[in-house]
Amino acid sequence: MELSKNFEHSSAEQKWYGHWEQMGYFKSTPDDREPYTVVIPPPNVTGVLHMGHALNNTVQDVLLRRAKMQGFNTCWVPGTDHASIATEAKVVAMLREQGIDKKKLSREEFLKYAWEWKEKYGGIILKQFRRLGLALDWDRTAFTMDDDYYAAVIRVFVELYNKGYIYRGVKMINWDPKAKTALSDEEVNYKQTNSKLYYVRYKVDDAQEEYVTIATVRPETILGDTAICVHPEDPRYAHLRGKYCFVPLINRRIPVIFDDYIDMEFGTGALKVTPAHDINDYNLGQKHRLEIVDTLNDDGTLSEAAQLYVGEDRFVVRKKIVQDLSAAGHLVKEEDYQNQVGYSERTDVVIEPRLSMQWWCNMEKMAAPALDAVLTEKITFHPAKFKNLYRHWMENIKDWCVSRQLWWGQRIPAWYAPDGSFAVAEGKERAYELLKAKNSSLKIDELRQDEDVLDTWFSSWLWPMEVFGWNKQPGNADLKYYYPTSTLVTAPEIIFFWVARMIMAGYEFMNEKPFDKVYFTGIVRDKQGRKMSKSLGNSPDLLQLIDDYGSDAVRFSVMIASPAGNDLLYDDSTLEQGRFFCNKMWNALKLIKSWEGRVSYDGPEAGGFAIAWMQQRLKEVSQELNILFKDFRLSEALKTIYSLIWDDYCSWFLEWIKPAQDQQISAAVYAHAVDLYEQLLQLLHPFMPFVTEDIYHTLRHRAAGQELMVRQLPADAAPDAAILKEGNMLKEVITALRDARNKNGLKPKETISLWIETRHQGFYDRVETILRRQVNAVELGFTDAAKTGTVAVVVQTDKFYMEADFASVDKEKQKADLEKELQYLRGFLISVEKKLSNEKFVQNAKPEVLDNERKKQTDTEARIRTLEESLSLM
RNA sequence: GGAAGCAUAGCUCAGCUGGUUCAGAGCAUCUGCCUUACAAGCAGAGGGUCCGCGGUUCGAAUCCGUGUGCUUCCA
Repeated sequence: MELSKNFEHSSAEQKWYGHWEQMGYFKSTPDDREPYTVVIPPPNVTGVLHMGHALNNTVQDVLLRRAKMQGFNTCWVPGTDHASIATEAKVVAMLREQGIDKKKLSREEFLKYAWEWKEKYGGIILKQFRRLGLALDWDRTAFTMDDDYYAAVIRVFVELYNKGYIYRGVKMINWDPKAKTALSDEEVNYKQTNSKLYYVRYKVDDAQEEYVTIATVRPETILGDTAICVHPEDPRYAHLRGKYCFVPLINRRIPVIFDDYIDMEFGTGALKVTPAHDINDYNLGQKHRLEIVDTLNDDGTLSEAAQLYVGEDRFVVRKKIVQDLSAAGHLVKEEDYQNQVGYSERTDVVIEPRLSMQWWCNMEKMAAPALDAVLTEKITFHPAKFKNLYRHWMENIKDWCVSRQLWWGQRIPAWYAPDGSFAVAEGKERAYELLKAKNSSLKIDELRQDEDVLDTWFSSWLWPMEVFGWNKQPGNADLKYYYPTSTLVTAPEIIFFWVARMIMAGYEFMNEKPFDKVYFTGIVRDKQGRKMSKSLGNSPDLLQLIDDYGSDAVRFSVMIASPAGNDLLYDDSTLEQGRFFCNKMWNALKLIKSWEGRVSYDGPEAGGFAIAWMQQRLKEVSQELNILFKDFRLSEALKTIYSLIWDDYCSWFLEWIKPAQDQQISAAVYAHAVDLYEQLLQLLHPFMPFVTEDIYHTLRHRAAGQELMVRQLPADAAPDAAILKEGNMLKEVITALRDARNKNGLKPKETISLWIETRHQGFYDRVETILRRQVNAVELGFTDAAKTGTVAVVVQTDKFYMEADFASVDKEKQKADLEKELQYLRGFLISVEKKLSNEKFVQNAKPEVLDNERKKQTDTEARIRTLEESLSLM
């Protein structure tokens, strides 16, 4: 079979993903094995694949595929969340394009459109996940609005209500005027913003022409002012006790109140109080029983209560009112000012603090076991630094605003009677029973259900239990087997949105943690260090990258640059590195395949040393990998495998066993070369599944069922340190001799004769073939004394004399190099001796450290002697 | 305002419990090679006051304090 010049990723990707799926390798059902379970952080149903998904899901795939090779029954559950705000916005926009106004639709009609939209576009991201090669159990695909999931959310709401955790109340909330809904505190992003501080004077209600000047960044809220507040100990305002002022432009008469909440240093020391539009003002208002004038509509325009600018947008009004205040002589001055302004996480418009009747969930009781689980490491965080952040949030947890003024989502199961009383229950009939007990004349048709839906996170916090059917069939076999799940992989940004709440829900409803470990990935940034985001448009098109570079290269790229928990700077060069790596492996395959027809069963056995060494390297690396995986040091694990394949296997091993031109290769050596390559491919497979599977099958014909993906890793075995040491020595000798050839102007094709002065002749006898080929020596012999007219090279305590047709031999340079090294070694020896003669060191250092120092001493002494001898003979 | 993290080669970053055969990788640079798998490659090389200062220790890139610079989170 003729192999293509390079690895062709697109055909391999299609072929193998389909094959794995067809073989049922992604599926999981409970059995006798230990489970390894992962639930995907459900992407937004409106989402498209971006860099963050690629990183996050590749990590999960790597963990899962490795666990599968270690004998676990692996189960990875895919799915999406319904993303109420984002989806509703998409559907509204789609309707607008079709000329349909949402306001003219009934709830049912709207939901019909929303479901149509979801069926049509909601699976896009899951299809894209397939391109990444993710080993997801597609049969288990879940959605947070599935019927049973919906029921679970309602059940949880009712249970928490009955426990007294959920309540209804008017509070200051974060209002998104674009989405026209309340948001939780977590959905607000504060950004440093350049604003202006306006100084506005209010006339005091007095015979004299007296004014009080306040400073504000939001002059448009003046129309809702219901007091002026000053500090009780401020001498500037002491005389205003009991007085009133007039709000400019509308002349509302408002009291001057005194409260030590005021910072006398800020602005003028006088504060305008707008209880309807600022949380602190609201608190002041409650304390001083102030009137509340709500001057804003839900879309951010001014309401009738404002009297002026009614129906105009808040930011338009800000400009207008400044002009009008100025014209009326009330604007004293304006200053540049930087402040933090809250923006909506979803729509990126400025959040409006607003008093509103909402549903709240008190989190304190649920937080206690969830905090304890992390602090006592029943659940471990990787990296552990996120424990602090988690603790801080959990210890200061606030009530969660769970209602949203939308249609797309789980509708709040509360029913209202005409008199305003209400009942929370899992259905209208049950609510009716509850209400009827208090009001026997009530008719069921008079009940009206709450119009609002629940926060999407109020459904996704049930994800690890509900994807296994917690609600439908409590304690079912799947739930028992797969829960708690093994590892959750997610971004640190959603530690509060999701991770913390899942832990709380797990303990509250399952009385058990949702997962053993949480691995936090880094944040993906662009070359300038900016976070990749839709608004910046700096995220590359993932599907295009996969088309161009291949899925394996993309996976390589995100994994190699992603040390545990640190940010990932996206860079094309790692993408290329990944693609080059695929080709390197493909070429190694081609080389091996080219030997297939040259196998000899009766030739002399050569290559024994190379095979023994490579086998030990494999064992050594396998042990290292176990530690790296245990600590989630995945980028290091990948680097280690990369180097094992490229450097050890391709650059050294294959060269060492390569038959000379037109020579045959022994059957045993060939078999070992194939065997070793298969094992290397297996180690790499979790990171780069397509190229490894493809090469694995090209290397040797395999029946269906013999895929690399399901091959089991062998048990760990300790490597033979002596062979590894010999291998290192051989590499060191080859490199030193090549360096000497280079430095003395010898071309690769020019041959040398080599004499070795050593006490380990047996070693060189065993590796003679390799050594001669690698340094292009036609003759190799041993000697007891320096050879004149040669170039001398010292490696450890062995000396090498190279004879060749050198263009020019720079004796002085050689001498200088040797002397430089000698000097370094003498200094090194002194530092080692100093340590060993230090009593405290000898007493305190661990035995192995001490042994190591002693070994360093003898090795260095021997090497110094060797170098000195060489120098003296030059 | 409160808290956390980071600072190592020209660039982007590794370096786990302190121990100079551990200062490393990729990219970039330089030299030599179209060597019969691979020029998307091969063989080599150069390059760092491990941010400044102080401390702990027999010993510090690693631990502690402090200064500077940058980043993030919370209010």
